[in-house]
Amino acid sequence: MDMHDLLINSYGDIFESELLEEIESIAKVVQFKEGDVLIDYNQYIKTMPLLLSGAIKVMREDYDSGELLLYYLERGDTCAMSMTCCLGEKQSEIRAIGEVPGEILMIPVQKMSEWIGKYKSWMAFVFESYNNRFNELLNAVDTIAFMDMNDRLLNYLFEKSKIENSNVVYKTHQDIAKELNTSRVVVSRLLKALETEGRIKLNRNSIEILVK
Amino acid sequence: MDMHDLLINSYGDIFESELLEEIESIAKVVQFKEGDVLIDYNQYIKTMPLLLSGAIKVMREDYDSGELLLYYLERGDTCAMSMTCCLGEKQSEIRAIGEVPGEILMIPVQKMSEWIGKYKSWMAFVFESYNNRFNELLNAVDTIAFMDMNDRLLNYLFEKSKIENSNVVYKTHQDIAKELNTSRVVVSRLLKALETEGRIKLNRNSIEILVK
DNA sequence: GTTAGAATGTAACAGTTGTTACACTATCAT
DNA sequence: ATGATAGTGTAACAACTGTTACATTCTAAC
Repeated sequence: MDMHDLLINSYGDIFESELLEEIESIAKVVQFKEGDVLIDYNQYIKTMPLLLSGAIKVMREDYDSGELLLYYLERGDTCAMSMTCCLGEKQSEIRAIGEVPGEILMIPVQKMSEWIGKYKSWMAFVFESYNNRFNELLNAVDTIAFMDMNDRLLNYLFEKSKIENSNVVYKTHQDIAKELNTSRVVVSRLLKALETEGRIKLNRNSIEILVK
Repeated sequence: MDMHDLLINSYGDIFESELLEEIESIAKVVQFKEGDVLIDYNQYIKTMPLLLSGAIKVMREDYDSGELLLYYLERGDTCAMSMTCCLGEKQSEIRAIGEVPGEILMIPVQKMSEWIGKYKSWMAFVFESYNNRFNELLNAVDTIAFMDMNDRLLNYLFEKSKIENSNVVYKTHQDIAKELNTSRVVVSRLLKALETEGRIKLNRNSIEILVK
């Protein structure tokens, strides 16, 4: 699929045609792979990314060691931190890493703010995005504050399954432990119990979800 | 202090004078006490509050029972949820409760969005607010994800001390337990240990912070 | 003063999560 | 085939948090 089709596909319904044309003439398409670090802590960001395909995971890091998955970005999403950084002169508080390979559109800072005054649909999109990210952060809070590790693990598997669009999750126990900020042994223990209950099937490097 | 002075005090530096005049002619001042529920879950919000004085705590509730303090709003702050609700037709995901008595300016929805196109300073304020709330939520995530209960408790005491501008925190163990989503016994136990270490002094209905 | 209720102190125990240690298996490069 | 490495299984234990139960103290209302 070329850029035009991807753009129409993800943003055709929400942006007016002049804006779509302007985006197409200005934005650069960047491909990313799994594991690519798209934004890192303390980084200044000069372009705003619009996700065309694939998925990006947004992580938060502790001051010394821990790390935690906050949420995934998917087609049609953008990163709240980028908007913030573009509008102010702020450093990123999060890390964004490719999870499912895909493509992003990079919008230069000046355009980002210029369009807010120029296109109603762009302004609405920016606010809508802030709102969505805010609510996703609230969800992350709910998860870590109110769920035990078993439910967080299940929740993780379901979320990951959703963005992969598959019942098989290709992750090692160690990977999962890192994203949930726990230890590998704990993950293995809980997964094994879930397998015994018949809810999942464990394989080397992958987990199949049997019952949702 | 009358409304004019309060307004100049908190927002005089960031808003242009025409906007300040317009706010003064349109906004209503509302006094709130400790415990007043200013915004509740699932509520539709039709006015945007600007905090002139006092402090407001923002809480998140679990589907069944738990509750958790996310952050405090202080002078010059506004509520991200209100902005969201005003711009879209969304319901509140949080509860806002008066913590330190004070006053808020209520801005009608229409003005809120009208001003975004009309005043650069207002737009900047709205984005800045979104950004601040987002970062405060990230802080809340850090706290619950990476700190143990003892550090969360200390952190709570310091934050509360800050908004009260006093080393004495007037809260019962039960109050604190509720805001940290834990149990009273746990709070009492940890507080007693902190007292033994000489970091705080316990009294009925209040806690004095000795060492920060 | 008596009494009811709220706030606090504390013990004992249960459940969850984190840590250490080690065994075993699969995979890959040589 | 051999060895190295990564991934997984599991036990034993430690640490932290949550629960139940009950005693004590303080305060306000009568």
